[in-house]
Amino acid sequence: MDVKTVCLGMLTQGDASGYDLKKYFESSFGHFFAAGYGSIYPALAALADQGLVSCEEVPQERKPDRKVYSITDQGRAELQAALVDPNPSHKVRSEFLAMMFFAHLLDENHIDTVLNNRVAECDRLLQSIKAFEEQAGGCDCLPSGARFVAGFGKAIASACRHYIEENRKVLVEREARDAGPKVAAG
Amino acid sequence: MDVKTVCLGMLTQGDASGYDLKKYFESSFGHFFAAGYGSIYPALAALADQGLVSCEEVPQERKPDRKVYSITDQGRAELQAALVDPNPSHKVRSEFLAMMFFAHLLDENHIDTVLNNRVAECDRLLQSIKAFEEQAGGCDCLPSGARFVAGFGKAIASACRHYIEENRKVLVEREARDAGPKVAAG
DNA sequence: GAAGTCATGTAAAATGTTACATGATTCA
DNA sequence: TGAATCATGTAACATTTTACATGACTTC
Repeated sequence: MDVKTVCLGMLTQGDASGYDLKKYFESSFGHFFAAGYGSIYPALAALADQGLVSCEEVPQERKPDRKVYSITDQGRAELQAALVDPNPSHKVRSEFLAMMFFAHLLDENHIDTVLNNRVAECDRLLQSIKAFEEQAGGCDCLPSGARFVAGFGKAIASACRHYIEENRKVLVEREARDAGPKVAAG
Repeated sequence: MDVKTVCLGMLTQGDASGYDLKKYFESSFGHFFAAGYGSIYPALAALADQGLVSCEEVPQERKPDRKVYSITDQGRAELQAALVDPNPSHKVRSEFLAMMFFAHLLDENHIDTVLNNRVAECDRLLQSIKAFEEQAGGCDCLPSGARFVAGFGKAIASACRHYIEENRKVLVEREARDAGPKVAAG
C-alpha cells in the first residue's frame, strides 16, 4: 500500500484537495504513514490519469484555485483490491535505536540529550493524537478504525516513553551495567 | 543515518563480511532497521571507495572467498560525526494501521485475519529478540546498548500485541461501537 | 515588515527493494 | 535429488525526500 492507496482511502470519507489531504496526513496519519506535498500531488495526478479519481477545479475569491478530487467507482474497486492483503506490513526504521545500539561509542551527556529529545517527541505525539480525537468531537464520533488507530498510537507512544524512563540508567550509569532492562516482555 | 553508517558501526565490534553483516541485521537490527544484500554490498563498496573501511580477500577451502572488511581510523571519525545528531529519527510506516483506519470498508472476517496475523508477527518478533539475547549468553554479556535496544523491541512488541487483543472488539463487533479503546495513554 | 496560511506543482537526488546471475558444499 | 547454507554482486525499478518555484492575503 502506497501513498496513492491511502489518498484513495481518504477520499472515501469525502472530496478533498491535495492541500486538504496533507492536513489529514498530519492530523491522523502522521504517526504511522507520513507524506508530504512531494508525494501527494504526484499521487493525485497519477490516480486521475488512471481514472480512479475525478477532479474539479474550484475558483475561489481572494485565494488560489482549488483542485477538488472525488473517488470514482473504478477507484473504489481498486481500493477494495488493495485492501485484501491479509499481511499488511508494519515497518520501523529507527536511527534512534541504531544510535542507542552504539551507546558505548557516545558520551553520556549526548545519550542523555538524545533520550530527552525522544521522550519529548513521544509527548508531542501523544498530544497530537489527543488533539485529533478531541477535534473530532469527543472520540465517539470517530469511525471505529480511526479510534482503533488513535488508541494504538497512544499505547505505543506511551510504552516507548515509559520504557525509556525506566531503562535510561542502563545506558547512562555505566556502573549499573548488570541491572538489565526493567520492563521485559512476558 | 543510512545503511552505510550502520555497517560502519557494526564493524566497530569486529571485522566482518557482507554476509556476516546481513546476519547481524537479521538477528539484532531486524526489528528497527532492516537491510538486505542489495543495500549491504553496495554500502560496503561505497565505504571502501571513501577509505572508511579496508577490505581483505580471504580464500577459503571448499567455500567461496570472503571479503572481510575492517573499519579504518577515518571510518571511526566519520562514524563519530554521524552519531552527534541530537534528534535521530524514529519512523513508522504501517500498511497495517492504514488498513485498520479504513476498517469500515472491510468485512469482519478479513479484519480478524489481519489482526491474527499481526499478533503472530509480534510473537515471532518477541521470540527472535529473546533468541538473540540468549544466543549472546544470558544477556549479561551484551553491551548496554544492545541490551537497551532488545528490551525496547520487546516492550513495544508486547504493547502492540496487548493493545490488539484488548481492542479488537472495537473493530470486529460493530455493536460495541461506543465502548472505545480500553488501553489509553495516561 | 515579517511570518504564517492558503494553494499548486516540478525536478533532481537519495535510498531502498526486488529480481537476476553464479556456483560449490552439505545434509536429509 | 532437492533444499539449505555459504558467498558475492549488479541492474532495473519503485518510492520518497528535498529543494525549488510562484503568488496573494492575513495577522502580529
